[in-house]
Amino acid sequence: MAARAIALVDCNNFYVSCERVFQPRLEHKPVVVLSNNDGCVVARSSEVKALGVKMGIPFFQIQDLVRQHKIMAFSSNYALYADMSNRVMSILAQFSPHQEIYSIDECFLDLTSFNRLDLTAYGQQIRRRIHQWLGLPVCVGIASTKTLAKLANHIAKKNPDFQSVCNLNTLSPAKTDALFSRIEAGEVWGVGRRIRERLSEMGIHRVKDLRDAELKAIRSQFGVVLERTVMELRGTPCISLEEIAPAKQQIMSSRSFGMPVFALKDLQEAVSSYMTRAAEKLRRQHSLAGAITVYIHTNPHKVREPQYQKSITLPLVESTDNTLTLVNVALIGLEYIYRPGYCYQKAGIMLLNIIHADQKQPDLFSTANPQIPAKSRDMMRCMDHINALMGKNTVRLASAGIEQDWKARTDRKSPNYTTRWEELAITT
DNA sequence: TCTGGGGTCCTAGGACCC
DNA sequence: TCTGGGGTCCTAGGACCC
Repeated sequence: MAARAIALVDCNNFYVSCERVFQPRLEHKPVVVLSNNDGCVVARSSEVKALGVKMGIPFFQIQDLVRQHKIMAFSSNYALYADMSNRVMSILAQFSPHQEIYSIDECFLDLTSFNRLDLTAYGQQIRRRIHQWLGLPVCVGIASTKTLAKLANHIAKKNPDFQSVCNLNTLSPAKTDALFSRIEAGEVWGVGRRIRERLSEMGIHRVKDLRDAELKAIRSQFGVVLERTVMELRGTPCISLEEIAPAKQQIMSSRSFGMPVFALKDLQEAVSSYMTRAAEKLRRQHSLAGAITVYIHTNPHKVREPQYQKSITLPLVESTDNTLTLVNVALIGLEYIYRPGYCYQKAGIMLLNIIHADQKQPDLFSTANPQIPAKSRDMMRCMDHINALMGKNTVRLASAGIEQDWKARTDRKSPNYTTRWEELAITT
């Protein structure tokens, strides 16, 4: 019987590595990439990790380290990362017909049908090709379940002697046990901070402890999810490969502001432009939304300032994907929850009750001209087309504003090397 | 004094992930 | 001065039904 073989390919320090591809001077230097608004550290080079900088730490809290070690910091360049990610994924698709794109920098491949090959060598081939064609470093973990493949990838990253590829299927039980007794249970996919703490109280500290734990106790203490994780650690597949991404059940769009916002007008612009983005995503997956949520809040970290947070959910008479309708409803909701006098830090919207466009229930009592929906559908299609062709926001609603003073800061963003002609990388 | 049993649906909240 | 954004799944509890 052919053993199941699942590979997890994960790019190392993905955002940092993308920056380095186009700025080789960043190689071997401490580099971080920041979250929206340059708020938190979301990607760290190995040099920065070695300095003890934690994932997600507010950037202003590490200013001393930044100066001391000349850490170079970049705003997130999502256009660049998304484009590089697409390239990675299409290269990986050449290595297996069964691919699950798990996140922007991670991908599962089912290699079971290649089992007659030396899969460790195959993993090396994958790694070399991504590096040669794109300049990005990746690690490969191979095992019989997705949870074990994630763990194998972790092992490949942490142990240089594996040379970036770890195939658990070929290791002896003794070797596996030795590795699993060194790794913290919290490293396992599905074990977060809370569960790690509770496991620790039960005397379960390492991956090996978790794998060998009493299944019934895990089920009763933590539920079916962690039980599945333990099964997967034992090599019993419980989580299947999702080759086709299911349509999103909810779509959110929100941003913190780059400056203090007091006026309703600024909030209206922000909500309008967030809703525009969300509606584009909605149409891309051929869905309709049946309800929306709008929320606004002040900065919860500024405890001395008056705080206000409010959200409202509004059902729609008819499910829709029309930007104009969605924006109008969102603005009604916003006006309802807005209170003057507060310093707002963030606004956001959500699309809910999402259904496929084929499942639409028309409004029984609608008296509207049946021609109108068809016309506005054409208009949306036209808008999407122009914006895809000519660049984002070429055509947009006036309610999203022109100046957009509230927009997030991105002072440290690198050029869009791969997606704008004017910003193409030039070598001299 | 004594107060059924079983089922569905919805929502809120908690946990996790990258 | 400065603290991200976008998702999923599961469970418990309440409302409601017969």
